[in-house]
Amino acid sequence: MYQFSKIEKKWQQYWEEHKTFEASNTSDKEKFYYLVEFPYPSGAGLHVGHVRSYTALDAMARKKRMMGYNVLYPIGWDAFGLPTEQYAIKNHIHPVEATKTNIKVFKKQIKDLGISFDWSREFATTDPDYYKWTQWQFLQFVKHGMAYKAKTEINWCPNCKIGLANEEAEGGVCERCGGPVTKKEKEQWMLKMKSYADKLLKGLDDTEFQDRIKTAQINWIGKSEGALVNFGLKGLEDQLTVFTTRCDTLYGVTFMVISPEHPYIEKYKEQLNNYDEVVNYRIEANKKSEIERTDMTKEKTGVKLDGIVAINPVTGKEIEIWVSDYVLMNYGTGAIMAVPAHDERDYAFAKKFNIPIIEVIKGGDITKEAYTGDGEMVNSGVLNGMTKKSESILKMLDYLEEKGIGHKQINYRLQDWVFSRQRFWGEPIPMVHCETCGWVPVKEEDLPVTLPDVASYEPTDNGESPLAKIEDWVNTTCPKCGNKARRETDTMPNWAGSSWYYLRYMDSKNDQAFASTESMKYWGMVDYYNGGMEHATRHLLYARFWHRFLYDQGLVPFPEPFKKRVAHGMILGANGEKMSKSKGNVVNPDDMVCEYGADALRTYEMFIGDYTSDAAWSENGLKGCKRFLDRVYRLKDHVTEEETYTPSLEIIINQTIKKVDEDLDNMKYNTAVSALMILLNEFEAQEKITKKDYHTFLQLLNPIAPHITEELNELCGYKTTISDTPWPSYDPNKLENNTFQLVVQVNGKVRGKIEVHTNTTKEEMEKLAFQIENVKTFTDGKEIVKVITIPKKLVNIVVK
RNA sequence: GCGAGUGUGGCGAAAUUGGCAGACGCACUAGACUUAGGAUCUAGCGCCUUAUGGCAUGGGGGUUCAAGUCCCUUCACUCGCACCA
Repeated sequence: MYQFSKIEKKWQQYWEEHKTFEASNTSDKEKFYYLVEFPYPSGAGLHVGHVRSYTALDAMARKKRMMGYNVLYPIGWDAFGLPTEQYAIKNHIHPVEATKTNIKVFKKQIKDLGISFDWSREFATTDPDYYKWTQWQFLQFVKHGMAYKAKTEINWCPNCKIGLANEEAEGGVCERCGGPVTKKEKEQWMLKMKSYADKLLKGLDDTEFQDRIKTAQINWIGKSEGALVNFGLKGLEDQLTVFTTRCDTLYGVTFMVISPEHPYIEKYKEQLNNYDEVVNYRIEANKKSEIERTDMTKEKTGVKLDGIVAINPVTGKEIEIWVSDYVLMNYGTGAIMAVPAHDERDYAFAKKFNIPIIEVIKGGDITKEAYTGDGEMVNSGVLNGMTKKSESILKMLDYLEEKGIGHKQINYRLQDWVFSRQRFWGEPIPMVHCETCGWVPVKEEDLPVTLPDVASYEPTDNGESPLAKIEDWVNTTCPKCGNKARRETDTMPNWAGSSWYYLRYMDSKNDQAFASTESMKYWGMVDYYNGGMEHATRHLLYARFWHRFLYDQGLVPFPEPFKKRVAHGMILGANGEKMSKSKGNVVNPDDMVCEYGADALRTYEMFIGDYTSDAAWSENGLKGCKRFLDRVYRLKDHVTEEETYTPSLEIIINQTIKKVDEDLDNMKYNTAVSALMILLNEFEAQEKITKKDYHTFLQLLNPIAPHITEELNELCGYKTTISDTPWPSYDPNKLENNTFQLVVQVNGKVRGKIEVHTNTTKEEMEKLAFQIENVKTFTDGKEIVKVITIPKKLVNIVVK
């Protein structure tokens, strides 16, 4: 047993005093930028999951520094957010205070772990010095026509009369009162993210994200190639345009469906004989929760438009138009052409409402189900006889363009970014509304627009932000004409501050710009960005979009922010379930540090299993790692003063250097720890080991367990700390013993093993193999069919 | 439904990419040292068998001298998206 708490404090203090981990912006060393998602400083304190990812990148960062790199490994706080606001409302504490307290706790917890963060660059998104630049960047979006106001729906609790964040409306139920959540229309700021869909898609080529993350992004962007087709409306000048990926089935269109929110319902109110019925249907659809509306198992519903009829542009036949909530207003054109014979949803709808079904592709049985595969085209005019979907689509596209009925179109699932939140604890949106000038941006020199310092931030009862009630703050003058005006009272979403924080770390004290061009040029892309899988789409896409926009304005010198993105697995409770207070399976890292020490906790979390997979907590496993460190400590009494490797240990030491070196680079921490355990076992089998043996071991273990290794290094009399020594290198000529174990198989089964010299020839190996007694018993009297010999490995004798 | 992934001892997991399955650790068993031990050390530990040996990587089939690894098929679970036209 060693006094880990004293030792750990000592070294943490040493690093702080010596500024060991502060990165320089003017180094001529090669740079490397490691980034972990900055935490939200909640009242719950640090999670053991944080320990896992922070330690993982810490180990890489410490190693890279020893390898001579100038490493940036920063930390900060993503501190705006709902929980703090709710806590503040409940306890009448200003969120600024609550945030300060929480950060203090987090900071201490992280420092206790000995993570090599560069604390000199620390900031919080809630610092006015920081959000000044978030606001400034928002103004750039406004300036370049990338921000606009539009009516969109928010989650609304009719009972509490407040707007709800998605997190407060999970499962379509209000978190406060438990009542059903509905939708309410509200004017909100939007960022034109959709216009960046293609850039975001192509930009992925410049990154090295894990495949599962790339795929998630590609799916989220949801590029789909198809066609816009115009359907005439009988007796009207107008047309109804649809988006389809299957224009080859156009001859099979027997009806059309528009979304309940489609503008034509209002536009052709006069023509509709059943307008009231249609509007009622829309109201009912809006009442439904998200869950209900998107439940695929539910039966299709809909109302036929009475009075408006469409014309199939290729057949000239009249077809019905229906309204149904299975068509979404925010995708495509909000209207579809329905081909019941070859689309499952249209089929279900046609069956329910007895609409004709026309087969245009052979291969299925349209009395039973929609057929979506390839087949011979029938009833399809110009396409008849064709058999391949892809070819008929191309032919139809030509035909449509020729006739002027439609054209090729690419569609994205990605939507514009709803940028307003009806919340107090967020960055104020720096816009002012003036009766005469409309929406006017706050002048850049007047930033930041700070949050008012008041003690009450109860939500309003009409869906507006609590800021709307603070008259002193809301009332201002128009930056353009000087007349009376009102501030925007909505705030930015949490995603805003986290969209560019990695740039701020490069130059966090700059008060002239969000970061200097020189510093951004020096640090460049984040080399390694670690975060949870839950952020693989939204946060990662928002940040990429934000960054790409800044790049397009010449404000940052490189187009993609992150080179590599890796996602850690979750640490689950001992029962294999997600840790939660209600399940009572939460492990507090403080308790573990207190009982076993930071080094043991760090080692255990690295050893727990594959870094990218989830792993269940086991305190016994942690104890095992503590034992490992205790043994490392006790080994110091068996160390001689010799400055060379013990000859018999040279091979295994070189092997271990190689293994740990490669494993740390590839985030295979569990096998790196295991390799060190194997080496320790080998050391313990010796009477004595040399100082050099021990020192190399300590260096290899240092990135994972930095405190104990520095302490032992010092106890051994070394004047230089491990963090200041170069990372050990291995001798490639000393990775192999001069003997190996020859495995002898008969018909693929192991029948004998012998230790032989590595320069044994193939012939000698075979000769030796046949001499083994047990091999003889399996080969005697049998016909030798063939012998397979793999040099330095095995001999397999095939007999009959 | 679509997409991604996982499946190996009692448990967490390894396996140089087709070459000894289960490294390393936990738990467990026996022993040693102890007044004592939740300390430490030694030995054992996939299943069946007294052993030579046989059987084992979710199930079934295939390729191969040789398969956890490659191919086909099937089952189970996890995650993401989800009426996206």
